[in-house]
Amino acid sequence: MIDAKAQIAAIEGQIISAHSYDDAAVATIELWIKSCEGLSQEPTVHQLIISDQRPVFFIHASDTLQAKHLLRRDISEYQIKPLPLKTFQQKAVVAIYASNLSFFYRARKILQSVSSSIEIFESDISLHERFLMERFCYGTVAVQGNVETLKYNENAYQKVAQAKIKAASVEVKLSTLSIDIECSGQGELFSIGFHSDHYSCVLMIAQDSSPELQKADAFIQFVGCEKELLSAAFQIICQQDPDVIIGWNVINFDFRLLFKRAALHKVPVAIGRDGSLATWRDSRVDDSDGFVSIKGRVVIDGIDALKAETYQFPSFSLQAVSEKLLGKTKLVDESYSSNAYDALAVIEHDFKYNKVKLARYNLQDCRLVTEIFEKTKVLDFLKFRSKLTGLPLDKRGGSVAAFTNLYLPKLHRADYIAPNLPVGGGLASPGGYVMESKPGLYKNVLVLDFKSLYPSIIRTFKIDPLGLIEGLLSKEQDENSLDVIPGFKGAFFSRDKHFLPDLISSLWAQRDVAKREKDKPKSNAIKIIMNSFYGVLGSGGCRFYDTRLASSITLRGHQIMQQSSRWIEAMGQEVIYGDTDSLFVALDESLSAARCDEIARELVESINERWRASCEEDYKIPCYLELEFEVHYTRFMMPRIRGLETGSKKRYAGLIKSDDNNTEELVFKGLESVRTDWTELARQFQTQLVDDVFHDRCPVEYVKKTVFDTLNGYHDDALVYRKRLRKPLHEYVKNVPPHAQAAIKADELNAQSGSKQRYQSRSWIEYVVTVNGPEAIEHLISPIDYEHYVVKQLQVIADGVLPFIGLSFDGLFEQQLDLF
DNA sequence: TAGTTACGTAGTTTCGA
DNA sequence: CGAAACTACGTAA
Repeated sequence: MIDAKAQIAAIEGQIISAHSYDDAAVATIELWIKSCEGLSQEPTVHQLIISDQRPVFFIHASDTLQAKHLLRRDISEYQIKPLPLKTFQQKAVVAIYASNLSFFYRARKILQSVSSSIEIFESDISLHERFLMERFCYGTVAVQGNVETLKYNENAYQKVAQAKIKAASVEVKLSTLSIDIECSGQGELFSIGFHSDHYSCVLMIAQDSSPELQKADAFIQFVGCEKELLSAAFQIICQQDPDVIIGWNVINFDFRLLFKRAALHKVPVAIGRDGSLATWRDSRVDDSDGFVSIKGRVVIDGIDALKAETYQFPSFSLQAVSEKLLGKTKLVDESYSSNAYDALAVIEHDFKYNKVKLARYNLQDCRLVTEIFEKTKVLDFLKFRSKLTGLPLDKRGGSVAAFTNLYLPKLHRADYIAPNLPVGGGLASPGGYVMESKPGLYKNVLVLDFKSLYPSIIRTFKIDPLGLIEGLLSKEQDENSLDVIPGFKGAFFSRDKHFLPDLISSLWAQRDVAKREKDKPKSNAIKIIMNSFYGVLGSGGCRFYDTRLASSITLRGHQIMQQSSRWIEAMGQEVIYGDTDSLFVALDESLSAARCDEIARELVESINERWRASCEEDYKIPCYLELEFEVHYTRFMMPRIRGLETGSKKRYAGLIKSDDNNTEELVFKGLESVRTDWTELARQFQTQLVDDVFHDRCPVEYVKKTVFDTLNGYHDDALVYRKRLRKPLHEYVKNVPPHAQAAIKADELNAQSGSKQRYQSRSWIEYVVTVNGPEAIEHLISPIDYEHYVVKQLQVIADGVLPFIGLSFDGLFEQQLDLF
């Protein structure tokens, strides 16, 4: 390490990693940020040290004596300080400041022990989280302090020893490095691939120097053994010096394995920006889950990242996702099958006999991850998320944490501390309102939906944790108080003391700007955060959960849906269905598309005006509810519940025509066509059948042909069921559903043949129903049970549709009763 | 390293005869 | 043996 002269810096940057620890018995926060100092300058990495911190939690003031007694052994390590703060129950609290983290944890443990009756508050918030949120620092910060330039492995970074931090908003470009490991079935490493927009490399183990290896591609580097492979890999990470390490399942597969093999060979995982060791921690709840911590870097899994942005794919395999997003296949070579177990065999074979091919495959996977990140701009999404909420870039889930980050500092400034988690998860709350549907075939169905209904309810009716406490207080003091807006389940909300409504207003405005600027990652981030507020308030895992909050949102939603529906009916239109925030209106079949649009706009305008008037009249509040015209289905099918006359819910199909009438879109919701656990046969059959009906084509010949072709074995490839085993296989004890039966049989065969058991803990299974029951496709030995497919996949689908045009499945085959 | 409830369908197991 | 209860999964919003 080389010291350079110190200078005063004033910099702004994005937080890459944050750490809290005791350094020589002093609680210390270490932040690593990436900054851009002016337009012309290169991005720089800064290590910020913030020392002399005092971790804190709260107890009731009335517990002070007992707390002092319990902590008497090292009472000098604590400062117990009365504060003008209170709980939601209006009880005064005192803060307990610990001299360092070790004493903080000790006090927490002692006061929570069985011999203590003391309730402690906010003790779950980490030192750096509290430090940042109390300063309203979200994702990016401004720093002042003495800078010295240090170097590790030729890479310079700036250390700020006594950093002063404040809030800032800045955009910083982050560098990424994609990595991917290939290994044997036993987890012995074969090769490690690296890829960024300016670097490609595959490290591969090779004991010999066969001629084949001499003519290998330049990007391949051979190493002698696994230990060398690990050292070389860590060196590449340090040399490339990325801010962000990306990959596919990179944490729970690649890094988990890296740490394991590095421990085995005693190779230090020295990939921190200052040469420090990266650390691995297993999740406390799920042992297949873990966390990587690297000073100055962050590891982001592509799957987690896309899920955070609510991307959805039938399968999150790298192959499936790249095909969908990039339109190309994962495989350099067709011999790498989509089947993970076959792929393993090929990889093991190629490691022995075709290392160059394996290296290309390895690198291709790295490249695909880089390209997925570029295409989706998912890192931009994560950066915006962190700027809006303070969530770390690599945080999985995090709705509750985001809410806490935003809410807690405001609450403290209103002299309240946060409540603890509700015991037992609190009382249940109802969800969205789902209307009875009117089954049938329709022409001209409008879908009107409330734009961000729950956020707009929070905003309009001032739903807010503090608002509830203050509202109830007002009501207690004056039964006729005008300072409150009624909610549900006994709730009253303060008109002016609240945070959420303003938070939503601000986000709403920002989102409108982002939308105008066509900034998709940003508008997406805002939308997801706004929508998460309700989810959080409705979750027993959130300290602010209260059934009166959640119910005041959802039950207001019920009222809005029902009243809007009555208003539409009063205007002479027929509401045939509605779910949570949408209303389906069936118009006269003979109307033109233009006329339907016109009616839609009239309805929307009228309903919006009525809600505006109603809010003003009943509560004297501005109304932010907004009904929108979503879509016009020129054809629409609302099915019946199987075997009943009752209309179904959450299942329908519709046909949308483009404005110029040239293109059509067939939409299925909830029906078998969009369910991954139905066979391709059934899904295609339903799609085609509905398409025929929507276009007034007679489906009789199609139905007959499909049935006969199925019986004749022409559709065998489409008869596979694909389903998840959501539990470990041995936990299917209460009953054993078909997919579990197939899995049990398959793993029995695997055990007999000495092959690896594939289905023991949570996996996918593909199976076919045979005359001897379900069989996994790789162990298919019995003849296919065609009758099963005709009755359970084709007939039920047909009988969901045909009755609407006066037909039935049995009716079509009356002359052919000898079918089977 | 905690977002929710509502719903439909298939299949298995249990229960009462 | 048939109905009812229960399990399991995937989906809408």
